[in-house]
This record gives sequence, structure tokens and C-alpha cells, in this order.
Amino acid sequence: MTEICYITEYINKEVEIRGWVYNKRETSNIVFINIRDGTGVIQVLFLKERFTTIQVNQILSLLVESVISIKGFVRIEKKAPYKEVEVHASLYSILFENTVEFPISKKDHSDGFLMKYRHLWLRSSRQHLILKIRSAVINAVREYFEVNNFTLVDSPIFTASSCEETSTLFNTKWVNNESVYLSQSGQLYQEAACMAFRKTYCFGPVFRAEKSKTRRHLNEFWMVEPEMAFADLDRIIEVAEELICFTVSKVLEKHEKDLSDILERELTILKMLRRPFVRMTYVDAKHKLELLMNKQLEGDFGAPQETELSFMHDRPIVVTHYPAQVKPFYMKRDESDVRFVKCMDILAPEGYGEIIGGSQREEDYESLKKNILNTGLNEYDFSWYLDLRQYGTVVHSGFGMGIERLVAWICGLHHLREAIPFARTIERIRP
RNA sequence: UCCGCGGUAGCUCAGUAGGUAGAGCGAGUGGCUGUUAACCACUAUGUCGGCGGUUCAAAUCCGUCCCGCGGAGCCA
Repeated sequence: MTEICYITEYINKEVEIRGWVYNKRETSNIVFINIRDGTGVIQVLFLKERFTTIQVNQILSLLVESVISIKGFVRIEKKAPYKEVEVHASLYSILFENTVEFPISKKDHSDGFLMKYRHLWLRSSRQHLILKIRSAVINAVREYFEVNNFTLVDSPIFTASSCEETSTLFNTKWVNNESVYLSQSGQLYQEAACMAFRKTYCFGPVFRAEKSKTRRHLNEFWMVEPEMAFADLDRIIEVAEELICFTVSKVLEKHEKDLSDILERELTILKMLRRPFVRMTYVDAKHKLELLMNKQLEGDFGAPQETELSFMHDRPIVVTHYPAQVKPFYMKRDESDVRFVKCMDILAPEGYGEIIGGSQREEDYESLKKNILNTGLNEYDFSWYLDLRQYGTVVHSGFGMGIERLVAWICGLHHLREAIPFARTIERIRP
């Protein structure tokens, strides 16, 4: 059996392909069927004179997404819709004949309808490509860390305490009926790991019970979180920039044509991507925004401001030194101005906004303990974390990168839910 | 949780001086052509989200509930 992605290696040879009926058309003496096998799509030509009337009718009556096996010769044909190659069928056998119509047709569906049929929507060329790119992104990220001597140290998913906002924790019951939570981030455990391995990362699903209903939020998403001992804020920004550039270049290497053909992605910015990115402090960014919008801003940026910033340059923007009061307890204060912390957000251009958030961590025992108590967190739950500051504590930094947000930017997606196979959002846990 | 929009054929939608419904796609039938989301003609399909109210009469007006979508806050 031949996979369609390799079919051009079999020109003028006989192949057997198996796949799903993607589309079919008929002329006076030919039946055309496009076959999709998961690795590609190819046009199969049935010359009516080579089959009985019963066979021709059987082929014509196949509903979309029925399964068929075909033997035939691969021929070069300029008019063929895929790869300028088509298969001239000599034998076929029907492996599964659908009796109900496939709910997804070639056009005109709302997002709600398609999400309801997400299990079938995955078969469309667009969704197929997006998930192929997601796979390429994840492989590139892992490759970057392997090449740069990071060690994969998985963080646990069940945790006894929060590491961010307690209000967005998914609560469940442990074996002994004690309350446990689904992790919102693996970071705290990476801080432990990097003191053992120097450079580590984790990659896994994280869970946030946010009641957000926007296209940039999911309640379950995948995050990659590197952590480095002896690295300060500047160093971690370099790593983040390198990681993004490396990943984008790997994806383009493999999928550049499909990105522009199938997703109609304008690729100029992705192809021009180089470090360093645009750097600005929170205060700078705020001034720029205030000038642009002609009004005063207070506190953290909201999503609209982030989007504005994100449109201002043709490469990602690194915003550093946010006010301490809007950031979590573990971030290191800036010695030159303690109102701010040594943190960074990286905003993707083209209106996509935040894809990375990171910081230098507080390594001083007393300061960290004070922050934990001030945040109203339970000292007992964080005793192991505080312990790290008693045994050989060092400057260290890390960040979290949202895989779906990166995929969404690279693919130019409107909504994050297309960037994950089965999105979990406030309104949808099925399929 | 708050704000806004919506629920009419399998799908996407149109449908206000209130008079029990239409188009395109899909499906079926016929025709035409190496077709490309093929094309042309014809045919069938509806508890107009649920419940209650106003009215001679409700998809349309009122109340209420359910569901979906977008945004805010928060974040990756």
C-alpha cells in the first residue's frame, strides 16, 4: 500500500492506495474521485469503459468519506488538481460505504457547528494542516531544547496548591478525599529541577478555570516552560527569542507552501523574523500607548492595548519591568526601582499579542516568604518551594510559552480553538 | 460574573404596517462536459429554541427559561 504523500515516486508504476472519498465528479466517460488518505489527497480517474455499469453506479453513489481501496497506475497529468499526478484505476474495492451523509460540506458552516463536529472537522485540509504545523512546532521546540542541553523534567499535573490565581484552579478530590488541584503551570517545579540540572524544561497541559470566553483563551492548553539556573532576565529573553526564531524557521522549512496555499497566510513577517526583537519597558510601552490613544492608562495593559502594541512593529515586542503589584509573588524585584519586577512578556506581531510570559525569580528566602504571605497564600504548601532558597540558591529565570498561541500566530488563525485538536473552553467539553 | 449579538430546511442565511415560510449549498432525478468547491434544469425537506401571555390571527409583539457566539476582567 502506498501513502499518497510519496505517490510522485511511483510515476508510471502500479500502486494500491486506501483512503476516504473526499470529493467526486463525473463526465460522460470518466468518474473522478479525490481520495484522502491522511498523508495527502490525490485524484483518481475511473474510465467508465473499463468498468461495468453496476460498478460505475456503485462508485458514483459513494457518499463522501466512504472508504475505498484502489489499484491503478500513476500518470503525470497537468490538469490533475494535486501534484500534477493522478491514479488511473484498474481495480477497486469498497472498504466501508457510508449510509449517512457526512455533516460537513465544502462550504458555509459556522464555527459553532464545526466545533460540534470537531471529531470530523479534523479531516478537512485546513484543520489537517494546522495540526500538522502544531506537531512541527512541538518537535522544533523539543529540538531546540535538546540541542541547547536542556533536560526535560516533567512537572506534576496534580498539585496541592496554586501557583498563580487561586480563583482559576480546577478543584478535584485526591484518593484520600483531600482537595487537590490541576496544575496551572509547571514553573515552580522547574525551579527545583534547574537547581539539579542547570537548564530544564517541561512541556505539558495546564488547566485554568477562567471564565473567559474570548478567542485567545482555552481552559486546557499546552505550555512549554524552560528554567535556567545562573540566568538573569536578559539571558532568558535571548533564549526566548532564539526559541521563537528557531521554531518559526523549522515550520517554514517544512510547510511554507501549504501555509500560503491552504491557510492563505501572508508570510513576509515570519520569513523576516530575526533577533533581537523590539525591547521596551512597561513604562515606555505605556507612554507610547498613551500618545497613540491620547489618554492616561493605569495598572496592567488590557487585551486591547496589547493588540495595539502588537500592531506597532513587524517583529515581536518584548515588554519588560511591569509594576510589581500586577505580577505574581515569585518575580524578582528590580533593584534599581523596587516598584517594578524583572519580568518580560513577548507579544507576537500582527495583533496576536502575548505568547510568552517570564521573569527572573526571587531567590532570596526572606523576600520570597514575605511575598507569599502578602499574596495570602499558605506558607505550608510552599515550604518546599521556600526550601530551594535555603540550599544553594542562585539567580535563575524562566518563562512559559503557550503552544496554541504560537501556532495561532504562525498559522494566522482567528481563534485559538483551531490550534488544538480538541479545545476545552468554558462552553465546550464535547467532543 | 458583567456587557453585547443570535437561535427559521441537513448547512449558511433572508423573512416588521402580525395573516401558519423562502434563497443558496447539500441530498434525489435528468442532462452536459478531462472534471477541479464542476455546471444547467427539476424534485423533496421545516414542532420558525422551550414554555407562558397579548390577539380573530404570532417566526414577527410581551414575559421567562434554555442553548450558542463575541467581548471585558485574567492570563499563555
